[in-house]
Amino acid sequence: MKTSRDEQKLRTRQALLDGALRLIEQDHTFSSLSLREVTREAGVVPTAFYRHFEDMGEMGLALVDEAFRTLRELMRAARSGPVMTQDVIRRSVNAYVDHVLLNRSLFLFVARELTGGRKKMRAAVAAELRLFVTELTTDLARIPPLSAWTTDDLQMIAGLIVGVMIQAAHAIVELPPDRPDDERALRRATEKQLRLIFLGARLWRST
Amino acid sequence: MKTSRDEQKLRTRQALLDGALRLIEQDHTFSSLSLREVTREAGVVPTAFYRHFEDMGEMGLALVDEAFRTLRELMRAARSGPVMTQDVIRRSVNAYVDHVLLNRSLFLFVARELTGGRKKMRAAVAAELRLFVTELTTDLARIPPLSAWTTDDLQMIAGLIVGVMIQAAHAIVELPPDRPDDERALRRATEKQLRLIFLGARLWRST
DNA sequence: TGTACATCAGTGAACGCGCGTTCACTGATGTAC
DNA sequence: TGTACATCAGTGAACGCGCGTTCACTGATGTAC
Repeated sequence: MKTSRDEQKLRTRQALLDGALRLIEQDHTFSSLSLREVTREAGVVPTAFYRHFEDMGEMGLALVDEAFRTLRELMRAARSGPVMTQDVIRRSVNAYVDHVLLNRSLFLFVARELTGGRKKMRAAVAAELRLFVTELTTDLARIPPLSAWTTDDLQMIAGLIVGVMIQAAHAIVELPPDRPDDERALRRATEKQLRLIFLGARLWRST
Repeated sequence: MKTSRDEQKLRTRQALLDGALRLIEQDHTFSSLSLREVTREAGVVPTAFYRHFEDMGEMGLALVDEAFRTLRELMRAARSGPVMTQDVIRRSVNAYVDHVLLNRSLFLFVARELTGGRKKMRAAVAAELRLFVTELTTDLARIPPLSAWTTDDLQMIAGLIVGVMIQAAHAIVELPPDRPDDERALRRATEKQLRLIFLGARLWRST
């Protein structure tokens, strides 16, 4: 067969990525992870690493890809779903919080690398986020009361919304486990913040 | 005299802190800094470090203290200044951006440790920020239209404002040097985001 | 004021350790005929 | 289908390096009398 060896290779690659994420969940920063720690966690010999990545930097970029791929899937699903209803903000916040909780270690990784990584990693995460703001700007331009705004102002509000999402993601991954009240409070507060932003948008006069 | 030796000790201590900040400005994360790098940069022998800090963790906490001390001074000055005028948001944003630029390395440090540091460091930064949100909540409660709000809602809006400030600080320290246009755009966007939040607050019905 | 002693900030040698990377290797999987 | 050869994912030994920390030290500053 053609795939058996390739499949095995992919499985080892994923074991390395998963090993790194498992270590990140144990209060390690990706940047402070050693190649040897990762291979140890993945159950392979240190030199096997080089069959999959040139160095830890390249592995980090692979993790950035993986993280934003899952996030884009969520957004695509949201966009193709039913049109805006009255509860759109509450539903979106809940879907987002669920998603972050489900992919906790990936968001831990992204949250830390956005500010704490090396220049290359920060740049990769920042680029993905900028793409995200751009997409959101386009989406917002389709909402009737906002369609008359300048691009500048649309980007301003998109940045504000993404900021709330990042802040929420950070709070979610730092949530202590088994504190459902804290989680509920966080969902409510995030929902309120977004509602307040859209209220402000109603009074805004774009110039 | 009583102070000469003590003064020298304080000077060395400050040299260590300054050395660490200088390294942080050269794209190092504090958490990835080695004790030997810091002492080398400060011009002392590695073992001299122990005369001032138990370990790098304790030094990190000292830097957190220093960062928030300067920020509290700024806020105290703002509070004791003239009462709210029409341009209060623009003035506050400008004062804040100036302050962050003036203390660039300290804010670089805080921005990175907030998410990227070890548990103890993140906790220290988070505690300072929570204190900050509390103070801001009190300040906001004094503004007539907001004084009727629930504490919960006041905290929600305070959190939103602090979020914008953190996001702005992150953007400021990442600004490439000698790009006055980018800096001006950032000031304007931050000002607009805050204005939009206060517009939203006008329509908000606290329940 | 002068002397004898105490303090302690900073030194320099030494240690054991985990690191990233190199290299030649092995043996199972895949390919050509 | 069977055989002979090629590929290459993962191995294991070895290396030189910077690390945090220990220890006994030095000599200038500070204190007691």
